[in-house]
Amino acid sequence: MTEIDKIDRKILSILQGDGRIANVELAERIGLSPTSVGERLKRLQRDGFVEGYGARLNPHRLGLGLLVFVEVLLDKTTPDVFERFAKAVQTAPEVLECHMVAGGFDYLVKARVANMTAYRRFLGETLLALPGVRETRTYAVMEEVKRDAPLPVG
Amino acid sequence: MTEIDKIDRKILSILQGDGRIANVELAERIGLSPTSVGERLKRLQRDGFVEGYGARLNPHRLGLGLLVFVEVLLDKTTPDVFERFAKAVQTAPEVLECHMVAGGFDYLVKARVANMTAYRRFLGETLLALPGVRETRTYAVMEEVKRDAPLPVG
DNA sequence: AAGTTTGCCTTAGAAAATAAGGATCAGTTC
DNA sequence: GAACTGATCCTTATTTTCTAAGGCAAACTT
Repeated sequence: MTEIDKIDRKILSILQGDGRIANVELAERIGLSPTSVGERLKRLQRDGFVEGYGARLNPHRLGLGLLVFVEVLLDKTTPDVFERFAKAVQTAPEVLECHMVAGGFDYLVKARVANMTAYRRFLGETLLALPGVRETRTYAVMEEVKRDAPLPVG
Repeated sequence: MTEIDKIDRKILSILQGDGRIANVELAERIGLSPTSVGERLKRLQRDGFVEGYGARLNPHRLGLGLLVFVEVLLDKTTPDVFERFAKAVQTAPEVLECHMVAGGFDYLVKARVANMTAYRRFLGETLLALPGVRETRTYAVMEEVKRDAPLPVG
């Protein structure tokens, strides 16, 4: 149930680039009948290779012009700081990603806001307001060289 | 052509969460006819709010178990290091994102690889092989607290 | 060797997308 | 104020797509 062959990979690859492609056209590109491709896709979804589908929106068009990365250091005196921080991060809509990392700091946060003013508010009212946050280092993105590339499945 | 109302935002929000939702069902949720919603969506795509659609794949299921962030410092002696680095990064399938940042380093790279062995190879053969790379700092992700959250459109 | 599973196919009925045409309303022009 | 224009929405009809059913062949099991 966890095996995956070349055809499956091709399906995933195409679907990653165009999640709304018609099954008929997908089947043509693959070289199988629509039914077969549909069955394969169903299996890929059932087995967790495909977690869902989503529209790719343009953040700048939506007024989210500023992308920032924030390194966060926690005050590890209380035992549940990590859980509380992780939980709070989930509810903040500005936070697109948050990862616990090994290295010089604890969390790396990726967030999108309208501009520096909005970031200033986000930093003060959301990030620094969290209990246990000892230090943050902000890196504002000047140029997005590569954005959300597809996973290498092929 | 760049205005966007509450209904548009709702469409985008739903579509970001489920890019494959049938237009009929989307229309029901919105409270309009399928045709109207279709016309709105077409406009949103034409005006660049929607850049495309994609399947969300599970990286772990695909054998990409290790997520890393790499801070890269460039040797700014030659004038075209930035362009050359940016170009090289585009062709590396392991690199999912790459951003030029303001702050203590030059680029922040997000990459997915199978494991530490694969990362070691990627670092040596791809990143450090690039001309002009002076220093790198690697941060391996231990826990993905929040992953690819939708943009706050609502 | 018979049975089972797997993967593929074709076909037909159900569902959805799309295109055409028309009604209504707000804002604009004469 | 009347007519025009454009935007937004609707219904309807045609085309396309999806989905479910059933069958065939190859591979793997017992």
